[in-house]
Amino acid sequence: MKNVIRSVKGTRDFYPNEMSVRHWLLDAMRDVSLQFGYQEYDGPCVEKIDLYAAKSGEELVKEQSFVFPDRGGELIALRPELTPTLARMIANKQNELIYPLRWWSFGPFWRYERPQRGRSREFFQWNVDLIGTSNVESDAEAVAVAAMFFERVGLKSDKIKIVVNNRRLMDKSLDKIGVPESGRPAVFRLIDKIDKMSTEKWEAYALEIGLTNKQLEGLKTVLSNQSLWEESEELRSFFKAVAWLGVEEYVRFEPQVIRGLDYYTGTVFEGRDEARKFRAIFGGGHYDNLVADVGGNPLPGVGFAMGDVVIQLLLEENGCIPGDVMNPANVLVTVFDENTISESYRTSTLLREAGLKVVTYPQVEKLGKQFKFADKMGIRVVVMAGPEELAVGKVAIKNLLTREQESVGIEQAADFIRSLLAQEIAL
RNA sequence: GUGCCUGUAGCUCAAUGGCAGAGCGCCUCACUGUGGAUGAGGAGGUUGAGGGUUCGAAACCCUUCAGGCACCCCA
Repeated sequence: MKNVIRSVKGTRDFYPNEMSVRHWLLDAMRDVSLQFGYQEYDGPCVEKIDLYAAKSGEELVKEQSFVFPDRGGELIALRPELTPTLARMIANKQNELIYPLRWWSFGPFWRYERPQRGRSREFFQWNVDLIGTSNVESDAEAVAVAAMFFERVGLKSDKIKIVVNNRRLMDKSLDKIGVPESGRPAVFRLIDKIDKMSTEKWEAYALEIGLTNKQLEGLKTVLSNQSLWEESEELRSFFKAVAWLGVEEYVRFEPQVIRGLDYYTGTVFEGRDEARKFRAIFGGGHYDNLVADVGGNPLPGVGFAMGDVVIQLLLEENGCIPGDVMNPANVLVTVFDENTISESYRTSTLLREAGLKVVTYPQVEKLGKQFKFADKMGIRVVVMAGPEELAVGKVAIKNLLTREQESVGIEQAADFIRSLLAQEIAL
C-alpha cells in the first residue's frame, strides 16, 4: 500500500462491484431514454477551449476545466459538460437532421474542483436534450423523462422532487420591483443563496449588492409566493402538460430555483432530495440560442444533465440498488475429483447453452470451500456432478437460499434451475 | 482556488509523549460429498508519505498527499 502509485485526485476506481452498479444505473437511464424515443449519441471527450468560451458560464471554463496545450500549442479542454458539444454537432449538420430531435448520452466528464461528497473531478453524466421546439410541453417532457427515471429506480415522489421555475417569469417579477437588467446576474446569485444563508446574512448581502430596502421587500414577497407561477402563461401550460404526462406528483413550482448556467432562457428545473441532504441531483432548462453561439442558426431546445455521483449516494441511502446486480452468475458447477472434472465442464457448457450464467469451479477442492465461494459470490444455485450422480445420469442441484437439494436428470437440469431462480425472484 | 477538520490491520475504531490493540472480516482446522452457526488456532502494521523536536513520537512542529465540512461553483 505504501509504494503503490496513487490514483489522480478526485478520480474513482470502478472495481467489479462498483462497475455493476454503474451499469445498472446506465441501464435505467437508457431504458427511460428509449421509452421516450430518444436516440443515443456521443461526442469527443476533448474539445477546443473556444467551444466553451462561446458560452457555458465564465467560471466553468476558466476555473473549473482541465485545460492544456496540445503539442501544436492549441488549448484543449477535457469536456466539463456536453451541451456545447451537442450544439456544435447540431450546427455541423443543421440542415440534414430531423427535428424535433431527441438525443441522449452517458459518458465521462471532468471538472477541476475540490472533491467533496457528491462531487469528484471525474464523473459520469446522463444528458437528455429535445431540440427544435420551443413550446413548454417539450420542457414538461424533459422533466417527465427525469421523473420516469426516478420512478424506475425506485425513488418515489416522497423522496425526491423536481422543482421548477421560469427565468422569464423571474425577469418580469424583477422588472416589477424595479431591479434593472444590469443587476440581474447578481440578484439571481442572491436568489440562489437564500437557502444557504441565515435571513439576516442574506438580507445584508442583498443590500450589499445594491438592492434598496423596498426592492428587498419586493424580492422577499416574490420568493415566498408559491402561486407566482399562475402569473406565467408558460408555467400554467407547463404544469398542465406535466399532468398529462402523469408525473405531477414529482413536480412543483419553486420561485427560488434559478440555475447557474447562463444559457437557460425559459423554464429551469432541478432535482432535489426531499431531505435536502444532498446537492442538486440534476439540473436543466430551456434554451433559445445555444446553437447560434457556435455558429449555427438559432434553434430552441430543452435539456438536462444528471451526474452519477449524487444520484448514487441517494440511491444507496434509500436502499434502491438491488443486491443482486453485483452477482456475476446464477449457477456454480462444482468439481469433485480429477476423474469427473471433464463432466463438470460438460455440464457447465450444457447449462450455458440453455441460457444460464454458469461458473465452473476451476480446480479440485473440498466441496465446503466451493460452496463458500458460491455463497460469497452471491451465486444461489450449486450443481454437483459427482460419481454417484453421474452413474445414474443425474446431477445434484442445491438451492443455497432454501438449503434444499435434489437429484435431477442432466437433460432436465436447466429447466429445474430456471424454476428455482424464478422462485427467488418471486420471493 | 480559500478556510477548517481528519488520516492507525481489508473495514470500523482504541491507545490522552513510554511494549501498536480490539471488534468485524480473512486463512487453517474440528468437517475425506455440502455454504451462513459454534469452537480452537493463525496471518495481517514503515500508524498516508517525507522531514524535525525528544532519551523516547501514532500522538508535538513543518512540508506534502488524500479524504471530508463550509465557501466558490455545479452533476
